[in-house]
Amino acid sequence: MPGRKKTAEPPPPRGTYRHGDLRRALLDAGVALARAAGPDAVVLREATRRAGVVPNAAYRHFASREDLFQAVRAAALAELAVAMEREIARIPAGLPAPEAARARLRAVGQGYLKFARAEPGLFHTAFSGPEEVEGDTDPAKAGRSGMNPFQLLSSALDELSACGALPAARRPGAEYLAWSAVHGLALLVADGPLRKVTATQRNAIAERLLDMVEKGI
Amino acid sequence: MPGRKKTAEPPPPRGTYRHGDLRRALLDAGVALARAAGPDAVVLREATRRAGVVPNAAYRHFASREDLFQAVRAAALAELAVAMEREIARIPAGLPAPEAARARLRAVGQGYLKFARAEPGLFHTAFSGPEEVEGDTDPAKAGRSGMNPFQLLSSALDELSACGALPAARRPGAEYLAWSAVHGLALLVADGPLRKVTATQRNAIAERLLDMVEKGI
DNA sequence: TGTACATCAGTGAACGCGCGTTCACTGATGTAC
DNA sequence: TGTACATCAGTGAACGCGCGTTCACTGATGTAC
Repeated sequence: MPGRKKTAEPPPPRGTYRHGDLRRALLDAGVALARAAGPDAVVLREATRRAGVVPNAAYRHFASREDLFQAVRAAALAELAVAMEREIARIPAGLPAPEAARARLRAVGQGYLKFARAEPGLFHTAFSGPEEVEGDTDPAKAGRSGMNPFQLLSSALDELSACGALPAARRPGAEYLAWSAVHGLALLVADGPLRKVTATQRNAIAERLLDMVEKGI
Repeated sequence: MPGRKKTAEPPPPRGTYRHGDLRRALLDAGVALARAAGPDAVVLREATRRAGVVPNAAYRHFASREDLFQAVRAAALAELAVAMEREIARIPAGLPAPEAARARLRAVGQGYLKFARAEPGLFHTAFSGPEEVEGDTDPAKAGRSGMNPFQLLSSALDELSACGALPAARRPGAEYLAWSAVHGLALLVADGPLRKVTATQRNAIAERLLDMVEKGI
């Protein structure tokens, strides 16, 4: 039977005619949809339903479903950045420079992998459609540091290069090597053949992959 | 203006009441749709339109749209396998065993990357939805060698390990390291931020990534 | 070789669905006097 | 402090769209006698 309904709880009846912060409510609903079922689940009508509002009310706050979707996508990227920053924050202080830089690169990768595993729907949403991450400084896509995921990676590599742990000749383009490896594993682990492996095995392979990147970059 | 039509040429009028090989025609149409616009473009009604047949005629040959889709996906995997085999076939004969094994692993990776770049729609179709590639021996997903993409990778690693170029202790799970790196780059190059880089730059980064895998596996 | 009949591939018409989006509206708010 | 009015957030009703899928059918084929 197709078209089975989700029937989340009926929207909380609103006493006021004005909503208060409908834009926020729609965005939150969109994020919740993406979290639960990925980018295709970000459906304008469903977001309005969850906000307890008539479908076309969304057009006071978003120009189109695409506009809402891009806002959701930015939020997903920001959550990813925060997950990466969280791992960085766990690095013990006072490490010698090269160790600190290496630890930071690994933390960036671990944050990425953990996020993909914990939030596959948001992870796919963050990377759905063509990217233009490189020169994008939109703060809506950034973490608490003000950097987006790509910038966090770049700055980890800069640090590695600054302290001599990464030869200068190898620095340009190194983003793409590290990103490729980690992104690939993230997909295998989020949705792919590695999605039901135990946490121990997952950690082991993550460490091994990060070793490969560290050695081979 | 949403809902703009594609209007490919009107379906070739069929003289006969029977189609001849409708299953084949629907599958081919489905593959063409996937090739042009990825997995979501595999639409049952559009496939019947292209085959010059009424929509419900598809149900004589496929149980559902999902059934058709899985057949398309298998075809995409088979095309990928063929692309990988094509690269393997280019390896000069008579190389010493370890060089041959290394060349084979690189060829597997290059075939994968070239296919992702040349056929992004089919590439995404091949890997859409949860995979169970590991023990899958469905010949519809295999290339001319009878191996599917995962098996081609595995056998390249076996060879590498057999000739001593890959320590036995590192052999288990090595698939996932190599696959991650190559799959990640394939996505960056097919659709992602690297999609409009020159062929030269693309080759350079591919070689560099394969170096990383070879060294770090 | 010729005819009756079962098989089953493709037809015709119709469903219900949920989607994004448009239109003219109504009713609460906050500002100008 | 009190009232008229402009603003604009949310409403109500409706569109057209394309989709997957179901039903009872028709007409070509190939087999049994």
